[in-house]
Formats: sequence, C-alpha cells, structure tokens
Amino acid sequence: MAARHDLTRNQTLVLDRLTRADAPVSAYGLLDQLREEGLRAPLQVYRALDKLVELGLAHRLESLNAFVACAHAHEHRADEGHATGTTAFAICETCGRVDEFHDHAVEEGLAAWAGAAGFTPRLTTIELRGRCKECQAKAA
Amino acid sequence: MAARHDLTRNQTLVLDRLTRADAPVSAYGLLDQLREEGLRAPLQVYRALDKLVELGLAHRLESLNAFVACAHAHEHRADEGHATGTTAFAICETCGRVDEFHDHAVEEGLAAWAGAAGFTPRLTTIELRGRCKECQAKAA
DNA sequence: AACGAAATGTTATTTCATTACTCTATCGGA
DNA sequence: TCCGATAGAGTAATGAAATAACATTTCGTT
Ligand SMILES: [Zn+2]
Ligand SMILES: [Zn+2]
Ligand SMILES: [Zn+2]
Ligand SMILES: [Zn+2]
Repeated sequence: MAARHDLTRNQTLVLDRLTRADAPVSAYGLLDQLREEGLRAPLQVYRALDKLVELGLAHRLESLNAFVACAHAHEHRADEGHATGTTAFAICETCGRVDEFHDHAVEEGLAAWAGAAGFTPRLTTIELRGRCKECQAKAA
Repeated sequence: MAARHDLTRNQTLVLDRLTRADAPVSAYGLLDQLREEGLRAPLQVYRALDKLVELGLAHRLESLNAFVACAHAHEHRADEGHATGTTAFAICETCGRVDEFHDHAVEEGLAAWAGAAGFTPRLTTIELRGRCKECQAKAA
C-alpha cells in the first residue's frame, strides 16, 4: 500500500487538511484552503481525493458531497485496505462530527440480502445523519 | 396523509415520469422530459420532488444525485409513511435498475450501534452499487 | 538519451441545487 | 367580509459540485 510518505505533494496537502478538519470538507472547500499553497483548479483537488479514497486514506460521504480522512488509516494493510469491509458513518448534523464504524451484523445482513437477490455489490454506502451523543445532551 | 389524488399538477407530472422510468432520473432529466408539459425552471421540479420525498412517494439516491419512485408506495399508511423504517437500495450500475428493500437485521444492527453510541439518527442512507442478477448472468 | 507512466496544470463546460423575489389561490378566524 | 396565514407556483440569477479536453512536467527504467 502506498504509505503516507510516498503520497505526492497535492495528495499530501489535501490529506493534511482533511486530517486537521473536525468535520467533512467539500472539494471546493479544500480548494479554497489550498489556494495559498498554489492550488488553483478543482481538478487538482479531485484527482488527489480520488487517489486518497482509492488508497483508503479518505472517504467520500455521498449524502454530503464531502470528504473525511479515514479514522482508521493506521489499521490499513497493504493488501487489503478499506475496500474489503463495509464502512458506515454517523454524521452529526449539529456539530459536524463524523464517526466511522464497522458493524458485523449490518454487513452480514446486507451480504445475506445480496446473496438471496443475486446482487453483487461493488461499493456500499451507509450513512446515518442525526445528532451525536454530546449534542443530544446539550440540546436537552 | 396526502394520497395520490391530491397531489398538485407539478407533483403529479414528476411522479408519473418517475414511475414510468426504469432507472433513476436526475432533477434536470425530469425537467427536460417535462418541458413539453410547461415546466421551465429547476425549482419547479425540485419543489415537487421535495414534496414527493416528504410523502414517501419518491426517494432520493444520494450516491447518484437522482430520484426513483417508491417501489412500495401502495403499502404506505397515512400515519406512518416511509419515515419510520429504513429503506435500502441496490443499484445496478450496468442496467440502472434499482431494487428497494427493507432488511430487519440491518436495521437492528444500525439501531444497536446507534443506541450504544448515543447517536440519534434522523435519516439513514443505505445504497449498494453493483451488478444485479440478470446483468451478472449476461456478463458471464 | 529515449521512453512510458503517473502526476500536474489550465481552461472551459456541464451538471446539480438553491436564493431571492413576485404572484395567486385557498382557508379559517376575527 | 376582511384579514392573515399557508401553500403552491413562476422567473431570473447565482452558487456549488464535477468533469472534459488538452498541454506539460516529473521520474524511474531501459
Ligand atoms: Zn476508513
Ligand atoms: Zn454533534
Ligand atoms: Zn419506498
Ligand atoms: Zn442490471
């Protein structure tokens, strides 16, 4: 697997921003933040993001059209990566925080349905939008 | 609940198109198809879609930025609608067909995780993109 | 040096979604 | 009947997300 150290300049810039962010960031948001670093066009960001997602170092949140750094990047193994397991996300709509998790029961359930239906999944999206524990407490 | 018969003209036009379609359609795709019916602006379509989604008669597929008619609309009950249960989608990337399903094990799994994490879901997105049984067979 | 692969850079365009403002119809209570 | 609230509708303009097309650079290998 491509380790952090052999990412290209643009990929590193993007991943750094994502890692520092405490909420998902859109491609254009990243671009804005990286203008001072010399990035000018959306494609520069999108290409870096594509690579990072491919490597499992970042994830795209479909329901937000935004990206987050992988919370478990340190766990990645060269030969497996994130592609294998299904990753789910809990997105707090109040504070923006994203919790990345894997749930065996959920994976099993979907696999069972797919098997029965003859459907072969290539990519699975699971995203919960709601309110996190902390925000729930504050709101009470 | 608003039944089919008290939808407005625009809502009816949009729902009809979605129902006839054999694959998801984007808002602009719907707009193109409905120009001959007098629709001119994106907003007319988006407003109709918002309402249809709210009523559970249509669903938005986040990973495609497109919409489908609800496959189970006839099951809807006035007081509950689709909001309650979690709906999952299997999207064939080859033929475009979408299979809408509910899986209790998956719902339970997510509910269990949410309970443990203290997360309160408002809206859950589950979308599998891959290859359906028929396309799988043809490709073999 | 010559080559090819991967990454980069730039411009323009396409696709998706919303904001702001206006107008009209309808319904219920004062 | 008057009033205000709500909902739906129409139009124009703009913002946000993503890609197409094409030219150039970087770098390791032969
Ligand atoms: Zn991850
Ligand atoms: Zn929160
Ligand atoms: Zn449905
Ligand atoms: Zn298919």
